[in-house]
Amino acid sequence: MNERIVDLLKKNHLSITESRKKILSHFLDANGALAHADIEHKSGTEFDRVTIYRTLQTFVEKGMIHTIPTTDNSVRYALCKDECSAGHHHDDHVHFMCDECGTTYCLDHVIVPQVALPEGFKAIRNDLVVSGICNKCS
Amino acid sequence: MNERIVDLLKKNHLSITESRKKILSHFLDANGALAHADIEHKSGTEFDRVTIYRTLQTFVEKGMIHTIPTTDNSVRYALCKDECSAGHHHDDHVHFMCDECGTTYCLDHVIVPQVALPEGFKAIRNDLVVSGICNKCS
DNA sequence: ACAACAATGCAACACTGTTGCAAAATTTAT
DNA sequence: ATAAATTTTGCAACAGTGTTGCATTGTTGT
Repeated sequence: MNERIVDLLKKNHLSITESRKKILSHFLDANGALAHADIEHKSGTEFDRVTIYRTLQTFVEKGMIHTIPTTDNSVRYALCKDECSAGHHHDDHVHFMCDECGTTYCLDHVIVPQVALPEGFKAIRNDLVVSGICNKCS
Repeated sequence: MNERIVDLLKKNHLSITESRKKILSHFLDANGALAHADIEHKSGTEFDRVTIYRTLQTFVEKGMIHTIPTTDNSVRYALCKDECSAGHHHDDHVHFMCDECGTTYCLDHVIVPQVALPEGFKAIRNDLVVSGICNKCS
């Protein structure tokens, strides 16, 4: 497990530090997406708030995680699957937010259908956020 | 114009106040979605920040405006078209964010195709956020 | 015009996110 | 293995965002 984490960091030319290993492991453990606050709670006082912010920023820049659009004002992050991190990043994402438990799932294998836009609009990225009841709450 | 605003407020059983009329007119004037900060800048020091927050909250509760999910952490609001405010609110929204000018458009007439979800997931609401270049920037 | 009610402004607060800089840890080269 | 170079971290300070309680003001219905 620790192997995989170190490999991921090395692959992205990042120094191997305690905070990065721990934060990355939180993402691997979580079945859903995480907000900054979630990581802060999971980590306790182990790391500074700023470190978490900077680590998340770094991970996003390296394409290891991505942000998820939400209807409320919370910013959530989810691990990118291999297709993302391999540079061959696809620009379509489907996410599912459970109204009951609040968990956010990253549905990588669901395909976003292209929609017809008005004249002059050029689509580059499609983010579909589906809300409802997840498989654990139904 | 003022007629229409007063009617809208009356229809939703809200008191007719200066702040509500002004904020509502900002939405009618704007071709795109507005963030709280936009309204604050447009209004200057005319109203208190808190009043704007509470007014937006009220409008959302009454179904006059709706929030738009964004990839960054900004919360934006857009006017609901007649279908929304008439109570017969449809739960699918398509929004377009221009990477160039940042304007957010509410594309009410674009239909969101239903996607196939994994077993046990029940979709209630679909929010599609398309990013790219808008008709003014292309 | 008046009473009942609703909305506003103010102050205070908690949370979120960013920046600069010195100290500590990691990596690279010797 | 050790030292230099680089990167990352923690701290402090700050700006922005959003919420709540309460007294004051404005709006509504009679």
